[in-house]
Amino acid sequence: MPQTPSAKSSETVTRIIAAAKDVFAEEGYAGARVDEIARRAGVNKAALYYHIGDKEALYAEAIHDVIGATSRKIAEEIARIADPEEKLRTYVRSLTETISRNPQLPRIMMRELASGGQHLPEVFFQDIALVFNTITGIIEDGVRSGVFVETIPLLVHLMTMGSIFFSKVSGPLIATHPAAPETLKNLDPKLLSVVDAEIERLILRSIKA
Amino acid sequence: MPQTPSAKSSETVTRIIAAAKDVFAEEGYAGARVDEIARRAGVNKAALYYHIGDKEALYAEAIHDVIGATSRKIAEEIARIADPEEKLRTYVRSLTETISRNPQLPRIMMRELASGGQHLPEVFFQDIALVFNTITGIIEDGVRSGVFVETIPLLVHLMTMGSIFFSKVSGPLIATHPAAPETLKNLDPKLLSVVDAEIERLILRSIKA
DNA sequence: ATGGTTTAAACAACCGGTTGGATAAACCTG
DNA sequence: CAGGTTTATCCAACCGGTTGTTTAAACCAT
Repeated sequence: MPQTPSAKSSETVTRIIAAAKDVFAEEGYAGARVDEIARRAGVNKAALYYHIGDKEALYAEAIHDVIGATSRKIAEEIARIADPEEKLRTYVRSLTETISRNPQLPRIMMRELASGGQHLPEVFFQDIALVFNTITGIIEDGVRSGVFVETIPLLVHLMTMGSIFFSKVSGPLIATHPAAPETLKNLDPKLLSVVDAEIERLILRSIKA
Repeated sequence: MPQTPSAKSSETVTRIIAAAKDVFAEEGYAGARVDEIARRAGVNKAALYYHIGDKEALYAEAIHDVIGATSRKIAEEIARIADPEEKLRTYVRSLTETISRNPQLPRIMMRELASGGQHLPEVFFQDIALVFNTITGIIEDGVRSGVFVETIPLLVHLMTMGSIFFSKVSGPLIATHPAAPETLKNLDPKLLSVVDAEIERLILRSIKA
């Protein structure tokens, strides 16, 4: 069955970006090989350059795809709720759920934070600012209505992101890395499934009046 | 005045490792260039290979230098304290202080976490396990004596590390990155100076009974 | 056949690692 | 101590493989 050129091409683009997300998450910007991305996408390298452009453009596409929708979705889910405490719960849950569906997100973002954002496209900061403004609003609301203690909103955001990212990324490392000692390996595997709920609880406890 | 060969060489080695720490923190393992490290250390690349070995050995040295003493120092400082709450405070403060003196630590570690520990030498896991066992002991003590709520020690550790690392690494990024929007740039600069204390407060609040 | 798409092949820059000395201090040995 | 020899350190130049990017030709549906 023949495909229309545009449909075929857009499906190719999708495959390329999906492969790019994986490889960039695994290897980082410098470590990622354009050949490998093309190979995983099942396209010739020149086709990749034809559709997307150079490595930097490819990276921008991957980042936008990973982070773009996420922040809007979080802001949108929170807007439907009134109670500050429930808003904060939703914010944390929204983050954990999004990351579970996009496991490349923490890996790419942590590397970018570490590198000082060397390769970050501008749109990234708009996405981040949206989420940051959302959490700031939640906390300011909660402080006004007396359910949250006074604190630094940015720090709560960083603490939440840090907790989630670290837990998402450390679990696999501890479990799979050959050099990890037994003390770290013999952790109850069931822990990982309740970690998200526990993060939510701890974050809330930390700022609840 | 002539130097003894060993003194001269060890000073060169020190300079090489110092340069390696900086470059690896800035660029990551794959992004770091051995030529650049040699250039910053003021030595020829062949001298670097003569003293240290290949890129991997150089990375192992840098990581060991950054993380090695740290974990022992933390465990040691905590051992001198009896009260669980004060122990936890010391643990957090010890971490923030160490990182302030070793700004390469969070950047290198975050990248390693993101990459699944691809280049980590075995000694790294021993260091981490030491710190992890320490914090686990603190929390179990606190739970037994009723000052802390029941929780997942590993998660508290990850939350603490995540908060500190993210705050240390995000501040500079937001302040300096040209693409960062004004909403993020116009943060009260005084915030950054009190962030460490606020992290300590929030972490403690999150698990205090 | 025209234009969007794919490809194999080539290219040029880059980069980790090596080679074969050079330099000078340290160490012999008479 | 003098002169040769070893040893530690450092270097300029080079090598070979890798990698991002381009080229030009082929493909293929309309």
